[in-house]
Amino acid sequence: MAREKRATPGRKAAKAPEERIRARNEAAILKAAVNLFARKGFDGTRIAEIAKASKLPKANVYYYFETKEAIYARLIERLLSGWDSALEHIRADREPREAIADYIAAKLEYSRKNAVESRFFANEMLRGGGFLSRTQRRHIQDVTHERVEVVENWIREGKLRKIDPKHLFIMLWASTQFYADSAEVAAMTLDRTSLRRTDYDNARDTIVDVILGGCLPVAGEHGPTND
Amino acid sequence: MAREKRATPGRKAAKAPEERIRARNEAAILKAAVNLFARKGFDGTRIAEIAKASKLPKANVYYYFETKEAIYARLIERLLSGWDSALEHIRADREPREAIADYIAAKLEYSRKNAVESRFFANEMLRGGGFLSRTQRRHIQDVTHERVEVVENWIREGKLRKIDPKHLFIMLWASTQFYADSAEVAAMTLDRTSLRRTDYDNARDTIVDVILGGCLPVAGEHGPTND
DNA sequence: TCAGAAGTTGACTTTTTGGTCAGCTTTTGG
DNA sequence: CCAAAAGCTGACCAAAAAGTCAACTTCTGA
Repeated sequence: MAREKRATPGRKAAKAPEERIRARNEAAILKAAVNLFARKGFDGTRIAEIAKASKLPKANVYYYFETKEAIYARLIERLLSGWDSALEHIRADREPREAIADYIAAKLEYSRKNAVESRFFANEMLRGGGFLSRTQRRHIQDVTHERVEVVENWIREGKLRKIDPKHLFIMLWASTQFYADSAEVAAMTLDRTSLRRTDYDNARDTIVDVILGGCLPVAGEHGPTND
Repeated sequence: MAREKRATPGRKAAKAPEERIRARNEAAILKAAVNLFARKGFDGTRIAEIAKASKLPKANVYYYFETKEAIYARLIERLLSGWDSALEHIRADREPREAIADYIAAKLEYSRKNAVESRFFANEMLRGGGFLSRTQRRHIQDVTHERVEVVENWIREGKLRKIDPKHLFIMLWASTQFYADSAEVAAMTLDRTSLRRTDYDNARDTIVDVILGGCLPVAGEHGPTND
């Protein structure tokens, strides 16, 4: 899709980098692949399927990628570079209430817009995460630790109740990813055939409500003032 | 394994139903299969692998099961019969505090003891749940609805804050299943190579703490008195 | 004891899959 | 304009997978 005409009709027609054939076809292959990997996992996905889904002959897929592993590895790499983006909200200079609420909203929005990538990652986890390199594992750990410390600080400052930050993060990941990874169960629960925007909004409100209610100190107010 | 001698050396040697050859071999096949399906999904699992893992010749696997689908379907069926067991804790005649705490503990214990089954189910969800029959979907919906009503009643009675029960259940499922389905991420987060019992205990305490803190009314106390 | 039922299995066929390749067409830079 | 580089692909192959089967052994009830 989005086959645009050359923007510069001049003599040289310098094309944008993304318009180059290689970039375009690799993108098509990766897009098709992430969909299939997300559904069927690494072992269950056939190269021929990827070829068909990306509307390229199988041999052409091999022209761009050495092996199936190479495709998978590229996707893992791409995914991990965005792993921490939502976590940016958890910053020491912010108020936990807003920071956590923003994090939940961002993660849920990611689940909504990038359900495929989320499922792809979930599938890799089900496989045992064997495709993650030592470096990539460390990356996840480092980024997590960094934010765990922020939460620990909030607790020390009395801005949060004394709660194990690591398990709290797990709760947040799990609750937000569920709407992508197990969208069918979520939809069944909500009596839908598929999730709608309002479902995500309600999910966000509920998660924020419960998490903040369970984390913020028991002083005066405990949540948003709207009923 | 577990090749036992006949218990009754008498003339008739009436054997227990489970000792019958068919039962034993089917069990071996299903056990091997659920492990493989959990890791590699339906499409990624080879019959030969199942045969090897169950220490039977491939032809013997085909003797007991028509197709791979048949094995998978049997496992789905078996799994769903235990789907609601943890939900039994959510009963109208109980106090929400204990009921929810018990539910979380039970679900987490299931994740710990039956991680394989949990992953198998997660894999089926990633596939889109296409293997679930209409009846099975309805079963999930019905059971859920039943318990949603209990929670709604608690809310009406003022025993719980006004929170969307469906999304609450999703939070509970997600948070507890994560420790089975994404055990590797959980372990990474907790700086472990694999999860230990104490990790599950801490998970339970944290989840119970946060969920109850976020759900119970804001009156006097808000959680367990132990610090 | 013994005939039929149940269980076992190596070897086989067919189908699918990952991967290759030679020769073709298109694009590109000068 | 043109040669080289990049891109394309039908046809092919070897390996692996699914699935079959006939001959065999073991079990069971009468």
